[in-house]
Amino acid sequence: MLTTAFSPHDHSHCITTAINHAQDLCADRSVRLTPVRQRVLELVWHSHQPIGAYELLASLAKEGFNSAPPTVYRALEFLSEQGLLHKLESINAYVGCCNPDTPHQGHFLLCQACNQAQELDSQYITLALKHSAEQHGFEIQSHTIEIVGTCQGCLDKSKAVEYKI
Amino acid sequence: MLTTAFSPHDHSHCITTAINHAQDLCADRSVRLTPVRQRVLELVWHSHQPIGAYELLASLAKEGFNSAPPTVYRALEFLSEQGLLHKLESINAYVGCCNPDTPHQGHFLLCQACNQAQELDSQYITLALKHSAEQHGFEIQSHTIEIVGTCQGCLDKSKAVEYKI
DNA sequence: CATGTTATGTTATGTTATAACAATCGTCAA
DNA sequence: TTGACGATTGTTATAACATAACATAACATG
Repeated sequence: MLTTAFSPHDHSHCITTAINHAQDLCADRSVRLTPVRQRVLELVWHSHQPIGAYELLASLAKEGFNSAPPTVYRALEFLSEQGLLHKLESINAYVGCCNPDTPHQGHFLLCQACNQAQELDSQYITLALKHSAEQHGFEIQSHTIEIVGTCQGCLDKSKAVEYKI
Repeated sequence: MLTTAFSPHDHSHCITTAINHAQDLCADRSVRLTPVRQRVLELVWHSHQPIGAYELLASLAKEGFNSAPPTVYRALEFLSEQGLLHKLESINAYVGCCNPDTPHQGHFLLCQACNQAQELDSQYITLALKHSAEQHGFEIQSHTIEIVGTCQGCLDKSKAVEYKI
């Protein structure tokens, strides 16, 4: 079994790492990780679940940031362009990306029980997509791969309940 | 090369077939393909591109149907439950399903040039998803697989233009 | 320090989708 | 054949998600 977002872990460490990483990466690329942008990234990482734009906006408002929609959408756009987060199209929510150095679009496992998301970057899936596209003479530019279901931890919990009955 | 939505074809034939099929299928299942529901399905099929709920609503309004959003969303929900259409999450639009008999969620190729969609049901992709999910002890319930790019026909056209320069 | 560029503020609106409750239609048994 | 029930549709309102357009401010750099 691999380590995933679904497994228990020290999430504050994830956040710190992600933010430091983002700072370095933005410095390298000479783009500005401004206060709003950094704060949005922190909030996205701080949430254990994919988070929506308006929820982010509410948090920003509480903290004294400007709270009109364009503020958060601009930050999300910037972070997305820099590969620092991904949008989950099927639920209109955003998650931090663990591997922003190499541009990519991930494949996601979404648990409907705990509402957490795990990013994958499966070569099997990538190859299968390529293969299917080639069969149709189709040239791939981007993709949305979101798998909804139940994660290991939630399956274990529901089994535990079952046995106690 | 396979035959696809992208290839030229007699689309009115597609529509007729799809509607007849839907009528039979609803009769078999003892569910009601009411006038609005059938009209929405026809409109979805009539469009050569995935179509949005509010565009459907505008067409219904012109034809004297009730034109409040719940009308079209209810019809879409019904048709979706019966497997007669699919929603494309990444563009909030709907397409008819060619194979509504066996419940499934398709894999889609979306051409950004001609805005057409082609449904696939690739065993490669299905197996790759299963494999990745298993690696994480994840139980799949549903998925969203949408591949954006350029279809064969549009690639050919752009190449033709290139050569003429 | 002026000037262009990038980022943010602000107002308004567009787009997609659902909640909640009332009215109507279809069906089928008494 | 009617009345009772569930399914469907009508209606009003609003929630949830996202962008247009233009004004202002911050910044970097020649």
